[in-house]
Order: sequence, then structure tokens, then C-alpha cells
Amino acid sequence: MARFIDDLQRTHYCGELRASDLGKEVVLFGWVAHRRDFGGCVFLDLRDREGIAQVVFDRTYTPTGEVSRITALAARGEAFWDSTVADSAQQLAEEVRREWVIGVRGVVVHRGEKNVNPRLGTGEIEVRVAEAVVFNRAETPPFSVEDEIATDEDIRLKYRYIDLRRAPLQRNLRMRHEVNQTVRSYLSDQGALELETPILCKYTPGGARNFLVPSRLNAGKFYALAESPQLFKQLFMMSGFDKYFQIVKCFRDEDLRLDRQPEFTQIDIEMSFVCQDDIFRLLEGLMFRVFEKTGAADLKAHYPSGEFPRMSFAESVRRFGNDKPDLRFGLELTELTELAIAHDGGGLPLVKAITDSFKSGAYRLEVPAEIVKAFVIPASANFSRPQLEAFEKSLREIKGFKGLARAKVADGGAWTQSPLKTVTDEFRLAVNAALGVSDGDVICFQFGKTDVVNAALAKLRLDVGKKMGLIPESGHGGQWRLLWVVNPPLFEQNEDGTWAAAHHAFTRPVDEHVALLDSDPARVLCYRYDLVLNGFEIGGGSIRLHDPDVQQKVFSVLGIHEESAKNMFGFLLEALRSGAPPHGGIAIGMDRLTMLLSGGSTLRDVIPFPKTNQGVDTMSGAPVVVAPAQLDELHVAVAASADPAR
RNA sequence: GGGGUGGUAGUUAAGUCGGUUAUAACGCCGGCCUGUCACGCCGGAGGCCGCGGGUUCGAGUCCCGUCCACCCCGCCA
Repeated sequence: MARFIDDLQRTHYCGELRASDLGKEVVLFGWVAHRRDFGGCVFLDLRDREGIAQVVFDRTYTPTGEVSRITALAARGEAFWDSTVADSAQQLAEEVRREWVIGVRGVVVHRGEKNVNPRLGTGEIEVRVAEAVVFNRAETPPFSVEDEIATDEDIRLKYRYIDLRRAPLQRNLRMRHEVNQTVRSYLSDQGALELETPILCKYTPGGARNFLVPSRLNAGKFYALAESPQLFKQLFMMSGFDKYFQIVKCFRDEDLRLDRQPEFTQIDIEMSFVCQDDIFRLLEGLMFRVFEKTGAADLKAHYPSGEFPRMSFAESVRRFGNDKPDLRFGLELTELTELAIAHDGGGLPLVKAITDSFKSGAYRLEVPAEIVKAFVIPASANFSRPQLEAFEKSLREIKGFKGLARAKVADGGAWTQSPLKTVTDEFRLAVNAALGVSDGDVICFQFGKTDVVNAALAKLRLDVGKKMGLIPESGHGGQWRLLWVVNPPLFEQNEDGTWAAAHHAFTRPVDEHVALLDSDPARVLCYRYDLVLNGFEIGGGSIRLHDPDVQQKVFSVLGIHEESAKNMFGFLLEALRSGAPPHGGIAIGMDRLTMLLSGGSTLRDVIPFPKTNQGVDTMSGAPVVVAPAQLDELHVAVAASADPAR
């Protein structure tokens, strides 16, 4: 039987030792974080998940009266100090290297006032080692296990088990645990049942691309990995479970981003006999609890009523250019389309082309195809011309972006440094008044396709806000702004004029708009809502259709005929006719929420084993080529030849 | 599918106009050191300059292709 672990069990985590433990005999296990060798005396920083403790191997050390007072030793009738054992420990200290895994037995002593390290929780004490063992002589790691490292992400991912030893990632994953635990206990307390849904599902066209899994038992057929439990959670409602939740993996085979992984985790919720407000109340309670338990912030200070503000989708797009406004700062956009129409283009040919289309009836103000909009960079920002041009340059990544017309407001309201030479004085003054600008402000105009104009100005607003220091480049900066964005349009129009569901085909139109389904689908809004935190969408959901007749109307707008509807969603449609309660729900992006709470800016830092931009696990090498025999068994033939060297 | 940035020692980077033996810091190895905590000091090893082709007397450097990583657009609620 081994001396350590079998006989000597861990008494403390390294990081939890304090001055109150002075005089205790302790057994610590951990990784060697640093080694400082002074010849006769070696200091090791021993690290485990709770932190770091300094352990000392001292050639000349012999136990004193302090040690003899340790009652535990007397009780075991065992000597604390054996000089042979201590010699072998000293030997170990000379050999030991970073990231070796060792165990030590020793006594907690005070470091002496001069040697206290205030930066460590354990900085007052150290452990005098009487006995030690090596569990694993680690190879030199490819990068240092330190809080801040400059190492490229692909190397960190390849050695993820080492990367995860770093304190920031340990903290993040611990926070993730805390989020999970809090969600479970809160939702369970609220009467929701944690129920599971299949991962292997039926492929459904539309929405995200599915990962496919060949079926061995059913030659030539495939499962799809669930992109979300959407349909199943609605079925739970039809089965009468009333309130459901699940912390669930979802899979989407789309291109990846900083904030997108092919598999990710949702906090999935669905409830029966509820309206939008019921969902909001539950989620607001959940967020208050999660923020409290993770120590992120006291939301009561921001939202004493317990409610988050609400804003219509239309208002959000008008004021901020998108449906996920960052409310930590102002600098709102100003819609100028109607003003431009009143001024018949204001002498600007590009604007006149747009206003003419409104006058001829080709465009409608309720759902404008093109708009005129402006954003003001305040004079106080005092950006140089190269800086202003840098903003414009970074907008070029927006597809369809044509350019940014700037005008600097001079004394008396004149526009200088501007390409808009032909503007009429009346329009110029009217714009100045609408924007409330004064000397030195820079007006940034966008005219053209609504989506492009909004995307460009939304990005410009964020870029300027960051450059002005109103918000940090990344992270929360201690500010938390939550918001419900509600009632977006139910449909989007495709290039060819046909209609697509903006969210999914089972979202309920707002009651007053049901009549518009036949006549004017563009204006139909729906009971959909997004929860926005500091400019990130952290969750979204909707009240679902439970009336088969309205469902049928929605399908007909979408051009989905009975036959294909049956094909795609047959079981759900049948279930809807089998006794469907009014119901709705929401899904929270668990990874993204944890990322924001932790102050991070990449999803990869809150996911234990993430994949690269190409969806590759550089550690295991997945995905890989498989043997022909395996493919045969699955009744699959591969057309592409993968490069085996990759 | 498209655009951008990058790839040089274990890691992070420098490398001029194409020219001698490719630099530095950290890490690593050896030595010294009893109060350090990013210990310090002395010495040393370490390179397919992503890969393939081309131009050239000569390529880390120029050209073409390709692979990988990151960021973005499309896509993805």
C-alpha cells in the first residue's frame, strides 16, 4: 500500500490554507507551479484548483517546540520528523520541475512578517515539508501555466488539458458550474420539470444546417443532431407537463465565429397557459438569481422594480440600427427619411432618388426598402481626420456598404469637409435642427438599403462608443444593461418576393395583426422576444401558435402547402389538433451568458473543449477519416477524398 | 462561398533594398546561491524560417499555388 493517498490523505486544498491553520500538520497534493532554488533551501509553489501554497524544503530545518505541539501527531503516535525521510524529500525538491504532480506532508508555519506575500490568499503562511512524493514527472509544458499568456489559440487548444489549468479558465468553468446549479434550483423551485429530449432527431429543412448521422440499422437513412429541442418541448406542453426546462446541447452545422460553436448549450424553457409577461417574470427572476450567485452584479441596484426595460423591435432598429442595442451608452441614430421627403431630397441626388420612390408609391414608410439616417459624432470626441476615415474603413466589411458621407458642422451650421456640396440651405438647417448638432459635431449620413444603412450605423455607433471610452473594447466594464426587445415582424421577404418566417413557423402573430396575414404580411408583428445584455442577444423565444387555423394561414403565407407541411412537421401539426394549450418559451444561450458574466470576449474561454473556426478539435484531431469497413457498415459511400495528412 | 490579418527556436516576437554564421526575451539544460514568490548570477543547447513550386549567381525576404490559425461578411433565430 502506498504511503501517500492510501495512508496519507489530502487534508486541505493548497489554496485554502490560512493563518488559522498555523501549527497544523497537513497533506497537500498538487502541481508544481514555480520552483525557486537557493541551494540549501527550495521553495515550491504548489497549485491545485483552489489556489497556490508555498511549500519549503529546508536542509537545515529540524522540528522545534512549535511542531511538537501538534496534537494530531501525538494521537497517531507517529513522529512528524524522520531525518531519512526528510533527506529524500530534499532530494525530490532538487529534481522537481514545473507541472510535476507531487504530494507533501508538512506543517503550516508563519512565514515571518518580512516574507508575507499580500498577493496570495495563502501569503501569510507556508508549509515546512517533512515528507514528499512524486506522482508524475511531467514533461516541460509547451507554454506556461500563468494567468496571462500570449500563446496562440491553436496551441492552447491542442494542449487544452494544460490550458485549463490556468486560473482564469478554472474560474470560468467554476462560474459555469454555478450558472448550471442556479438555473436548476431556481427553475425547479418555480415548478418547472427538467425533462430530456432526443439528440438523434429527424432532419428538418429550413433554419440551421443539421449535422447528419447515418443509420446502420436503416440503410441509406440519416438522423439529424438536434439543432434545438424546439418541437419536443412544445410536445411536452401538449402532453400536459405545464412547465419544462432543460440545460441541453444543441448542434448546428454553420460557419463558426468568435461567439459561435458547432455544439453549444441552451437553457431551454417552455410553459403552458402563459403570455409574454409570464415568461419575462420567470426570466427576470432567473437572471437576478444567476447574477447574484455568480457574484457578477447586484441587479437590484439597476432594476429595483425587478423588471428589465422593454423596447419594441421597431424602436430598437430606429434608435440603434439593430435588435440588440448596447444601452450602456447613448449616441443614438436619427431617422431622416420623412424629413428628406418633405424637402424633396434636399438637393442631394442620392437622397432624391429615394424620396422619389416614396412619392411614387414604390416605397412605403411602414416598411421602407431604403432610408435616410444619420449618426452624430460629438465634437467632444475630437477625432482626427485619419481616425474618422478609420471608422469608415472598418465599415467596409458590411456587405453592400457604399461609403459614409460625413459633414463637419461649422460655426453658423455650415457643413465643411463634406461631399454633400449640393445640399439646400433649408434641408441642411432642418437636418441640423433634427440632430441637435452644434459647432464641431461630425454628422455621418447613410442613405440606401434599409438593412445596410442600419448595419453600418449600428457598427459605427459601437466603434465610436468604444473609441470614446464610453464602453470597453470587450467585457462588461462593471456596467450591466438588460433589455427585452419585443414584437418583431413575423415574416421576412425574400429577394424573389416570397415570404419566409423570420423566426420559425410556429410563432404566434399579435392578435390585432391576424387579419393582415392575407392582405399585408410585411406588417404582421409577432409575440417574439429577445433578451439583450450589453449589446449581446443572450436569449430569445416566442409565444407559439396553438390555433391550427391561424397556423394554416401562416403556412399559406409561407407558401407551405398541406402536403409539405405534413412532411416537415406532421407530428407537431397533429399534436396541435390533439389538444394544444396556449404556450410559449425561451432559450438562453448558456455559453454566451457565462462568457458575458465572466467578463470574457470569446466563447472558447467558457467551453472546456471548444473547436477551431474550421470545426476541428486540434487536440483529438476530430473529425477524421474512417476505415472503408466502417462506412460499409453504415451504408455510406464517400465522394470527397480527404487529405489524410491534415 | 467571399474579404482581411498572420505562420521564423518549446513560446512570443524582430529580421532593413534579395547578400557573410538568422536575432532577442521568456522557457529548457548545467553550475552557484538559505527567504524567495515572474528569485538572482554565470554558462550552454535549441531552427524543414508552415508546405510545394518558380524567379535569381544567391530567397526567411520577391512571384504563384497550397495548408493551418485568427477576425469579419454571407450563413446561423
